[in-house]
Amino acid sequence: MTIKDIARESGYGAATVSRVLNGQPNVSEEAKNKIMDVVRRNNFHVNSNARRLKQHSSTGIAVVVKGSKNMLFSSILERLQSLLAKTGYAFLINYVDESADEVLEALRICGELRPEGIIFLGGDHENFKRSFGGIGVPCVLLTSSAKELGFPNLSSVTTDDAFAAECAIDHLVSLGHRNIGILGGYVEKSYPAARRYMGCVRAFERYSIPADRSRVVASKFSLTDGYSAMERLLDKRPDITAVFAMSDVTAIGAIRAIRDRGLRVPEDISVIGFDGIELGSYLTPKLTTVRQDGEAIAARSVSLLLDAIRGEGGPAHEVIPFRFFVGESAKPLELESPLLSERAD
Amino acid sequence: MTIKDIARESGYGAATVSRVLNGQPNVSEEAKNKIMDVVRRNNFHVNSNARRLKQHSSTGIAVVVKGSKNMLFSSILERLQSLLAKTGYAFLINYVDESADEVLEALRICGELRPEGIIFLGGDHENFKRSFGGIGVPCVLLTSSAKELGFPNLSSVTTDDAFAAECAIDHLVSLGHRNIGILGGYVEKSYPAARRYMGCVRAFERYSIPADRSRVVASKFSLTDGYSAMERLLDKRPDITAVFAMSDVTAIGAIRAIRDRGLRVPEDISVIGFDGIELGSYLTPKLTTVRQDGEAIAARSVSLLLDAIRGEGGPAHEVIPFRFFVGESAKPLELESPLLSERAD
DNA sequence: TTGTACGCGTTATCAA
DNA sequence: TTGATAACGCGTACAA
Repeated sequence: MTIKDIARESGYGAATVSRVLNGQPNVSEEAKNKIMDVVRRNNFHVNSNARRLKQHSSTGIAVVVKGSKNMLFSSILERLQSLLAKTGYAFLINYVDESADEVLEALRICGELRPEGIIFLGGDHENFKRSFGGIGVPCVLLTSSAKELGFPNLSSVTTDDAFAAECAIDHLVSLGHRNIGILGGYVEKSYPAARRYMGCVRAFERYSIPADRSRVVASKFSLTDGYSAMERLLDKRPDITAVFAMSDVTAIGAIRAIRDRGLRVPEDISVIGFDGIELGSYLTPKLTTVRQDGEAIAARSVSLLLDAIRGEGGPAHEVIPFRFFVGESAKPLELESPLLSERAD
Repeated sequence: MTIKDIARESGYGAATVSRVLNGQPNVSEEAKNKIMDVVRRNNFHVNSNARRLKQHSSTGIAVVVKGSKNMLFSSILERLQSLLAKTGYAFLINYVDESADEVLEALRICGELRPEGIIFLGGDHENFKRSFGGIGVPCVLLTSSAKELGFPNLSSVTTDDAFAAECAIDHLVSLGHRNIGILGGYVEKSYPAARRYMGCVRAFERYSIPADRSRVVASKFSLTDGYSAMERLLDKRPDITAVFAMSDVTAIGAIRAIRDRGLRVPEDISVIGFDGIELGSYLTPKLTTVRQDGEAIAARSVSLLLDAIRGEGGPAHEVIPFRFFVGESAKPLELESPLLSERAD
């Protein structure tokens, strides 16, 4: 069943049928009625492959998600979906491994599926520098600023990672901690990890705490990687009294590792996370964390992308405010803790 | 950039390029190498719209996810994605609200995008009965058996929900509990919820425990709904000593509610979940739960769907084995607990 | 082993 | 207001 069949059966030409189906002007009411009648009778739908082939695009927006274990990404993804559903765009999700090249993947998607725009959920600046030039459609990068990259078709929406991390360290220091471990992403590769680390260093400098790389362990953002990163940290620096984890899932993995060593959170080690996933406040202790505003990030991203697709406005780089959430997983350092003296033996 | 460009640049004809790109025989090694060289240099990808137009196939495989808060779904989804990525199918995810009609949504998707097959992650039998007849492509329903529905193009992959729930109750009873609450899905609407409830009733009957609806509270599968369901349960039946939650996220929400009432898990109230999400064993106490084998469910679903798309074999209804995971969130009932007598006052 | 040429179903252009 | 026709990029008989 094609447009030609409809044409024959309705007594009109294929072009007129096409015009009717696309709601174009210059069609008589009579033609419209007759044709729609035949269309409905045959339960006909246009072949979207042919349509897209002709129109050099699809009606879809592709989303490339880097690292699928990150619960913040899940919630942003869900929000994006519901926002885009209203616009009538199809929604093509592609997960890539945290160590994969998301821009090459996007290039493949562009070649194959011809989306009208792409949203990157996480991304590595190196990959963008290397290959983003080959992408022609409007894109938005989330959780990592693309300002310095300077591509005309790449916007970004981020949290102020450096400042947020600084707040986290401030909080720990204000509780009396100076021996602070950092569980992070890969600073050399991940922009947000680098920014968050920079914020930590800035805070350390203000308090004259040596920014000692032996207290930093890099890991992917997942429960299991958080767990093993914390194990390594405890091996390297058993003297730490507090940990800043660069994602909530990392923090949750870390808390399990701390407990499996027979230590308590927050009595022996305070933990601060980053992201502010819903789950955090269901845990005991409630996770102290930096709350990124996932809803606003999703909303602004969609707005920027749709504007760009419509050709309105150039690339923009927005920073969404965060909030520091004080839970129960970080508490004042007790200098005379019996456990501390034990461990000093 | 089309195969004609590649043909010109490599000195071969378009047909040969096409043959190389599709791994067909009757191409010289030399041609293969030269052509692939040009392809890689130009980062060329075939236009899937044109390919599919020609091959009379369509856009890919659609996935309709019912209720996005369910972490088991997230992990199955991720697994599906990576399995389907290898097959070269595009992957179209659509989330619908837990109260929406997923079959109507699928009908819309069929008309617009012409997927070759659909995977339903969760689904309501009523909706299938009402409208599934309009769907022509092969489908697989996950986590809910479609056997009784009897559609020729609808397979299903499930866990034995009734038996699994029975095991959970068995475990609680073996720990001495008889006053057991149930936090469930909507038994009238959700097939798995109904099956799990049936398993509970069956176990109750074996132990001559009255299957009392006052100890059952229905809720969606999410943290916040688990929380409020548990609150209602505690209001209605403050005498319960154990709870079986029909999903892990529900259980996690419930645990928070229990603690916010000043009670302890598992000392005052034992909790068993359902699903076996990775997170469960990172919590304290580790969640006792029924582990559904998400990986196997995803793998079998893809296999059944691809077979059906190839026209091999009729609808199948598979049951994937589960495992009961004994964590720390359910413990033996202490009859002489001081708290119990307190509450008996 | 390779190339030419046609058709897949649609939309856009132009002429009627 | 309509219809004939030429693309869109690919796969594949068929011919070479």
